[in-house]
This record gives sequence, C-alpha cells and structure tokens, in this order.
Amino acid sequence: MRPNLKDMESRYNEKQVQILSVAERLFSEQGFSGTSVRDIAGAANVNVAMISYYFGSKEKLLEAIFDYRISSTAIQMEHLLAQTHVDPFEKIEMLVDHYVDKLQNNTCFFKIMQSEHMKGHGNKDLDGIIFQSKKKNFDLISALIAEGQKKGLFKKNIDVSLMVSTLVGASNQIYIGQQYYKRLHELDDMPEEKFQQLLKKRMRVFLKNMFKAILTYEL
Amino acid sequence: MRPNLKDMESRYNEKQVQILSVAERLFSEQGFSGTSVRDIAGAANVNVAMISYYFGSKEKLLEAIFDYRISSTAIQMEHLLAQTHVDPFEKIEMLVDHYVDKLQNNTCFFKIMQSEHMKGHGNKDLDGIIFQSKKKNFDLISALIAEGQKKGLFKKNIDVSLMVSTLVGASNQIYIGQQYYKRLHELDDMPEEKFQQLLKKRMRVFLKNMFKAILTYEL
DNA sequence: AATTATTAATTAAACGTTTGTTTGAATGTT
DNA sequence: AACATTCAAACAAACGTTTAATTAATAATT
Repeated sequence: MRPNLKDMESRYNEKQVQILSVAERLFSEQGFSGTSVRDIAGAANVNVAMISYYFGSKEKLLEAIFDYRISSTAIQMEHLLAQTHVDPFEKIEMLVDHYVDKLQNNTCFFKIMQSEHMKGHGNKDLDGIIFQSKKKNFDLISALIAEGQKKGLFKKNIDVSLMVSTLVGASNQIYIGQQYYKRLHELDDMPEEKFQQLLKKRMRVFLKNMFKAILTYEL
Repeated sequence: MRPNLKDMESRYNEKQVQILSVAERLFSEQGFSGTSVRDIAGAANVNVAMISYYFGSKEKLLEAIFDYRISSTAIQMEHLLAQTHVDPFEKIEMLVDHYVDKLQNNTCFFKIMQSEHMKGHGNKDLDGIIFQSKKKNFDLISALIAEGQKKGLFKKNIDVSLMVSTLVGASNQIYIGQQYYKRLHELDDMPEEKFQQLLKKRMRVFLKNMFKAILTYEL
C-alpha cells in the first residue's frame, strides 16, 4: 500500500517528497526501528547522506511525516463539523465517511500513528503532537454530542473518549487487519480494487449503525 | 506496566521466565526492533549469551512469548462459550468481561500482538499463529451469534468479523491510550489502582451496551 | 552574453557505535 | 565423570551520522 503523495508536494521538493513517501511506507510496514536509513535511501533511489542533509536525522524525518499529515487532517475535520445547518445524525454519518476515507487514503500514516501511540513515552515532541491532535478531535466530537443531546436526539451519559476510541480503534483494527478479513471470508480471489470498495462500503454501514445505536440505545 | 508472570512458570525455569517476562515488557514498550538483546539481558540480570542459549535467537524468543500466551487464552475462551445453559446475551457479557480482564492482566502481550499484527508479513511462523488464533475466535463468536439469531434475540445480517474487530480494536485502543484518557478527563491525580478500576468498570459497561445495541438495533 | 563567485545538491567513503550471535574457558550440578 | 549453566570476550555485520571532495544550479560581476 503506497502513501498518498499529493498532499506533501507543497512544502517539500521532489526529492524530499520521494524520501518522505518511501519512509512513510517502510515505517508503516516494518516499524520505525525496523527500518534503516539505508533501506529508505535505497528504496527512494537517493544517497544515504541525503536523509541527514534534508531532515537532520532519522528521528526528525519521522517528525516531518507527522507534522504534515496531522495538520492536514485536523483542519478538514474542523471544517466538517462546523456546518451549523446539518443535523447531528447526518454529522455522525459525515464523520464516519470522512474517517474511513482518510484511513483508506492514508493507511501507511495511520499505521505509524498507531505504532507511536503504543510506544508512548518515546519521543516527547511526537507525544505532544499526538495528544494535541487527540484533544482537538475529542473537543470537536464532544461538541457534536452535546448538540445532539440538547436537541433530544442522543441519550445522556455518553463517554466521548470511549466513543472516539471505538471509532479509531475499530476502524484501524479492521483496516490494518484486512488481510485477515479477506482470508476469513474467503475473498482472496476478488480483485484488490473490488475488495477495497466492498470493505469500505461495509465499514461505513457498520460504523454508522454502530454509532446510531450507541447514541440512542437505552437499556 | 508489568507482564503477568504466573502463567509462564510451568514450562520454563526461573531464569527463562525472568527473561521472557522482561522481554515481553520491553518489546511492548519499545517494539521488537527497538529492543536489543542487551537491553533484555541487562534488565533481566542475566548474561547476553543466555538468550541464545535458552531460546536460540531474539526472533525465537518472541515466538516463545506468543506461543504460550496465545494457547493459554484460546482454551479459556472456548470453555467460556461452550456453556449451553447460558443465554446468548449473558454470554456476550461474559465475553466482554473476559476480554477486558485478559487485556488488563496482559497489556504487554496485547501490545506486542497489535504491533506484530500491524507489520504483517514479517515472521511467517507468527503470522500463522496469529491467524489461527483469530480464526478460532471468529468461529466461536460466529457460533454464539448464530445461536442468538436462531433464538430470535439478535438481528440478522451481522458481520462477525467487523464485530470482533470492533471489540478487539476498541478495547485495545482504549487500553493502550489510557494515558490520554487520563489527561483528557483530568484524572491525573487519581491513584493508579483507583483509575484502573474506574476504567475497567466504564469499559465493561460501554462495551456491553455497545454489543447489545449492535446485535439488536434495527434502523 | 560571458565569466566568475556563491550556494545547493550529490556522492563514496569513513566514523564510531551498536547490533545479534558465537566461542571457549570457567563454574555449578547431578 | 558427565552434563548444564554462566561468563567475558570476540565476531562480523549493520546501524545512524559525518566528512570531504565533486558536480549542478544560481547569482553577481564584468
């Protein structure tokens, strides 16, 4: 699965994008420590020294990937939920669609994010970046939930953190483990593109129903 | 967070358990590639050579961790869902309780599992072990769902894979990211033990309600 | 427009560490 | 005596990063 190049081409030149893109893919496949700068340089067809030259270090290369990817997604989410004329249920649907899209188009980055998230206390800078991103999502979705509750559409006593973790965790788990989904459902013969469409459709339906259920279901 | 020692003490001697236990913790904190055999040896207070001596290689040490942890959990799950006199709703509750318990007592291993799951095509042996474990869980839960549907308790058209992924993904996400949960809810001052209890209780309620909702909610 | 001066990009080679693993001798246990 | 354990030391290979020399591109000066 290849990273989404287009978004990177503004701040960095062609060669830098090449390095960032390759690094993103390799980090996602082999982990940060499991990927050497020589792996990256080799796959990106550049000299090893270019990585230090452009990014300073391997660590800072990772930060560069995070820095951009996070800022680009946070803005879109804010935009999405700011629309006042859309009713809360529809916003939930938009939220799910948006997240699934992002996940499908940035699978590599989401994997890296999940990895770094698990390590925790590794890189202080990264930890800050990740927390800020989580906080923003939490606040945005909290507001959405509150709006729905105020209008009497959603039930009371909703733990937003658990809800967001469920969206993120469930989606990532499904996406990351899509090869298992394929094998379990004996879909190995299906062409890759068809399978991606199928998975996306099923995920959307499933997640939307799940959230409607969570938000309205009373014992 | 320390690994759960007790389960390992049958097959391995004291020193081996010491190594396995320390390795499990370090792998979960720093990743497999991010942890050196000298890190492990140092933290376990044994000579570096002991790791090769007892386990053959770093890779096989990881496999040893997997081998045991997986087999010990699979059996319990089977036992749990085999009870014929318990109704499907109650089984769902037991399933959630069991999973949350396992997760809380084996957080280290679950992290490693998640990491290896993400890398995918790394270690062939491990891939097989993980898939078999997933398949078993899938089959067991499929049977449970079918039973509930047959009795008219659950709705039709439930995608078991997505449901299992949701349980696993959501729970892991919450647990792995519990430091964020703490910070977002301003629970930093709460004693660790109290917080663990709180989180466990909230997770159980949340997951149970979620599954009941998923299994019964119609548009 | 041609030449020079300046900066940027690129390279192969080398740097000192750290990596996983092995060795062979020493010690403990049966 | 035979076997299992432990150890410091050594191994080659891989690691991230730097160096110093060279080429390419850009700016400045004639």
